[in-house]
Amino acid sequence: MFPRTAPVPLHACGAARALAMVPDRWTWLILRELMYGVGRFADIQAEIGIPKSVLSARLSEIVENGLADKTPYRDGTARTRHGYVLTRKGRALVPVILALMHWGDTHLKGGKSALALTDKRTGQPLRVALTPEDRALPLRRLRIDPIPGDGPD
Amino acid sequence: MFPRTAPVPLHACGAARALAMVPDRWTWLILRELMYGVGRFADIQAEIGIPKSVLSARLSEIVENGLADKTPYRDGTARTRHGYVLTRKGRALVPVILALMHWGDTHLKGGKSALALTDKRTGQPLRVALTPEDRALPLRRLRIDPIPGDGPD
DNA sequence: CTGGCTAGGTTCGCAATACGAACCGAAATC
DNA sequence: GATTTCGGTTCGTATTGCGAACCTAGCCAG
Repeated sequence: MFPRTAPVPLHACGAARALAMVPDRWTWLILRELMYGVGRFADIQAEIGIPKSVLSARLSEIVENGLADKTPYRDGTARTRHGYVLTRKGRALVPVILALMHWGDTHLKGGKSALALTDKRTGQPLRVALTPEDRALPLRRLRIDPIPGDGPD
Repeated sequence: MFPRTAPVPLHACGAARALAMVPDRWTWLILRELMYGVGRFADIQAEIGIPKSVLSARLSEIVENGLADKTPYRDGTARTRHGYVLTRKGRALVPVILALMHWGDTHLKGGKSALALTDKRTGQPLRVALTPEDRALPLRRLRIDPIPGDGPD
């Protein structure tokens, strides 16, 4: 009736290893912010409501794991500051976040999405989904636009 | 340089809400087991090494959240037992797990996948990826086979 | 019917982690 | 040179995780 073991043991499972890099809710939420380009400590903290001490720890892990880089920048005339920017490895997690978002939109929000994903080149609507390998599009084709209709459910 | 806020606030974000259902590593790993049909308490515990007390709590949450059902079964002549089986809502998370697995395989295992995903109907190789909406395939088309080559990296 | 075995938990004491408020330091600004 | 702001660190308390021990229902053997 029930198989007793999985076909892939944990130590050989990419998902299990991935979870070592993104072990908790906060890390996912931070990556969500970085995906949108929100990369300043105080801004991330304000958006997701994480304690500073935890944000500090999580950002260090994220950088250590090579998902983001801490980069200096200067906005206008202000002094040099630091912000966090996704690496290629980190950007490659964006489809996972989008897949999770799609699931949440479909099953927890009555199908209402807050983002429109379209092909930069053709304008076609896109989605992260099961598809033939040769139909997979690279991330650089992805254009993300918010959908104004901001209903609560 | 850095946008100060995300285009979608947390309370309207499907991903953020999804993370309320799958808040931690253990829950993801349990869902991985359920995806493979491993649905017995002791088997899940043995596979992922979770403390019983935590497994018990997580399974209750998973059932409360409608991701799995606790169903009685009888194997051979033994007495009635219980196992956990994904609901439709829970099965809909499978692509998210597969996307995560693909990321882990690509970025943490040198590109070596442990599973082959193919189209049940056509035999084509499949993947969870960014794709035009009209190329998305339903889960029932998915066939999962382990790839024997079980190298450690 | 009685004693033992097993699956699937619950309970408990200890350890680790999260929390939020207070503090800190460097750079610019007043 | 005092003040503000950003990006943290430190601290005491509260929550959660951990693993070992214990519990219970149902079946089976004697």
